[in-house]
Amino acid sequence: MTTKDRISGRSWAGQLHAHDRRVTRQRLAVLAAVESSPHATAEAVAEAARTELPQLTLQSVYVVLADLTELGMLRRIEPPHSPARYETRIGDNHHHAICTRCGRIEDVDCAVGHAPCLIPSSSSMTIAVADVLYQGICADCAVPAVAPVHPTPGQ
Amino acid sequence: MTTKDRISGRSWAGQLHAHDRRVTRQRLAVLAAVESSPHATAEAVAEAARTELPQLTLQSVYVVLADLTELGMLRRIEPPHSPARYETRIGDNHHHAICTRCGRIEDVDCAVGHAPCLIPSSSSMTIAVADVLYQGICADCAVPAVAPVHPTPGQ
DNA sequence: CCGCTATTGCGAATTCCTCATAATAAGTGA
DNA sequence: TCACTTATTATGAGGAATTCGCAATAGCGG
Repeated sequence: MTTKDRISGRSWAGQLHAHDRRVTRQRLAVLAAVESSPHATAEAVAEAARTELPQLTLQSVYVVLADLTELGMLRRIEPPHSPARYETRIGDNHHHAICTRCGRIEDVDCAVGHAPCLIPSSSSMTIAVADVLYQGICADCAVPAVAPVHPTPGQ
Repeated sequence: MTTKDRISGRSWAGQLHAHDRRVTRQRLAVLAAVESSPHATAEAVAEAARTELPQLTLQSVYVVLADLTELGMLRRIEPPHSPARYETRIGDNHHHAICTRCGRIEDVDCAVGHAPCLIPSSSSMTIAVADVLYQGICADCAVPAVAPVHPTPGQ
């Protein structure tokens, strides 16, 4: 019996087992890094994970992130003009708001609460998921009332 | 004098003027190419535009697309695992459905009809636009019950 | 028509991500 | 526990999409 009795760690190990994946230190470090810093880029995840596992390479992080995303243990967000970001919140059906000025990403709970939260009327597709991306100005960026470089008429 | 005399062409010249942009053949060719093939990638746009302007380079297309997108004359879509795509439909507030199997993109009219069509409840941001990305299986890909990897429409 | 300067063409560079292969380590049974 | 088998990681190269810097070109007002 090791010291890995932490609840979240056990849960992840169980999920990895359920997907026939080995429970490696790298995967756990990546999962912990993504959970501790939501919406982190692959590079940020690697940096965070290296506090536990200093020799972890960026390429390995990419491999692990891609694999875990495909398994459904992670969710991948691709904001415009930004590298992909990852998060562990996958059970609920929440969306994201990105500040077009500073690039910050916030979670936004879905009004409906289950996926897909919106059903398009005119489509020949069978919809599986509906991702909503809100774009706006966050509270911090809205404060300085001086010199908005790009006037964005709200409306 | 092919499509350039049409209302939309004239309108584009006017829009360019309104934004203090010169009305160049390249910009008109790019706009025409994007309109004639919606959801086209930058490379596809360049290819289409080269039927009118053979020496147009891909890099120039990128510059023009980025500029026109910033002006608001074009809309840029960034599907996961796919290069960016562009479209001229910007007046209405419509969304997109992408087939996760073949990658095809369809337009989906917004149920509400005006932007932003959804207001998040828990956010400190001032929302300007809400983009919805539906992911699912399109009609063509859903038909073949076997061999899901490569669609075999030959029959 | 002339000239100013925005725009394009061109080549290279950058960023983000993936592939190929060898080394490593996790899980398994004796 | 030990060796074995095979998934997983490290490493470096490679690739696709996009941007940058600078010189040549061409809109457009005078």
